[in-house]
Amino acid sequence: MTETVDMNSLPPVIQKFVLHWGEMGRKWGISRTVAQIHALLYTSEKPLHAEEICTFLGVARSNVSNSLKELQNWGIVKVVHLPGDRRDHFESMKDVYEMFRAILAERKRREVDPTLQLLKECQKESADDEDSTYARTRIGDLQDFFQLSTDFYKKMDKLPTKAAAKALRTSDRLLKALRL
Amino acid sequence: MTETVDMNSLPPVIQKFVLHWGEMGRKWGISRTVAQIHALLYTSEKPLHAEEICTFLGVARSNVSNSLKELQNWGIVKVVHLPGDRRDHFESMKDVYEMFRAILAERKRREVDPTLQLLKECQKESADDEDSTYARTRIGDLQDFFQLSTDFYKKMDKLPTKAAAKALRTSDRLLKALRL
DNA sequence: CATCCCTTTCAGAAATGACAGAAACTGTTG
DNA sequence: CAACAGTTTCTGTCATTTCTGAAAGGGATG
Repeated sequence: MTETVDMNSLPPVIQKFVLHWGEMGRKWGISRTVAQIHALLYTSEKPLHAEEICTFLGVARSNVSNSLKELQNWGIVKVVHLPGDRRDHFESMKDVYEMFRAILAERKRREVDPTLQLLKECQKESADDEDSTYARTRIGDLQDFFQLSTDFYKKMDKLPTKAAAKALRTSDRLLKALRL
Repeated sequence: MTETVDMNSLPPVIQKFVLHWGEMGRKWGISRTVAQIHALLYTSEKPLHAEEICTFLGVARSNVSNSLKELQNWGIVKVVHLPGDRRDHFESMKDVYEMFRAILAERKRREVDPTLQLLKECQKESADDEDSTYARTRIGDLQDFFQLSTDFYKKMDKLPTKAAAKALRTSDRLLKALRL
């Protein structure tokens, strides 16, 4: 590491937030650097290039490159080109609802969908095994739950963000619907 | 490991499910063993004692002990005592909705609450730092989102499971509420 | 109150995942 | 097409987490 600048060149709030977000991400199975870069971009008014991110966070160039790619896979970071600068600049999505929606979508794709498929397989393959009648029931319940969540997610996904956000804000309406 | 029995003594469905659940847990920041034990107990008709779990999964006794404690912290596994047997037996919650609700509650407590607190701190501490005006706005948005989620969660939590489950099942009603 | 059975704690070992640095690659510009 | 700026891939190293095995702890029973 031959860094010239480090995180201390950032305002204290951002430092604090970036650090926490890193640890947070970790607990949800996201690498620290990925989460930190996201936090940095999210709180940055202008897009940053990879080198800047390196010096701010004090991590290797390659690490930044891979993490940025991951964030792009999540769909919450985009490449931007600034006039007169050949370097890629990166910018985070800023709308919190859109952001969480994107994350949800990707987690669903990566984790829920494969699980649902596996549960279905389990059901099929054990169909005539009498030793696993109980287990099959339990797995069926789980499958129903995941299927329901998926269906619900799909419908939700079609809702415009603004509407969903508003609904969440005035969640009493939603709860009225839930009461019956 | 001087195990006498192993996972092969379980029906294939359960093996498959336990293995997948383990990997799944992992991606969500839960240790493989913890998730596997949960899967095992969830699909088991009768409560199991620690030794049984050891042999089924082929892991160390202490690992099982710690993992069981963790599952109890999550509130999804309970100790049961069988007449004529001094050993603790363990049983998973079986209702899928209740289970996910419990997990949600614990994740909120462990991760959302501390984050919300940190975001508030960030806001306070940077109140008169002009360099971080933009960041403060972003962090404010995030705080609003987390606060909303928390409020919504609290209300939801009061709903009886059955009602929530039914509402989810007939989610069209819910979506109607969301449309406005 | 000594024994037995079971559980938990703890310190070190093993596995895993994250990361650095170098090398390879890509595309742009004079 | 050579030089260059920037990005990505790859391999080995390091940090962290998970797990093991041994030892200590707890509490019921004769």
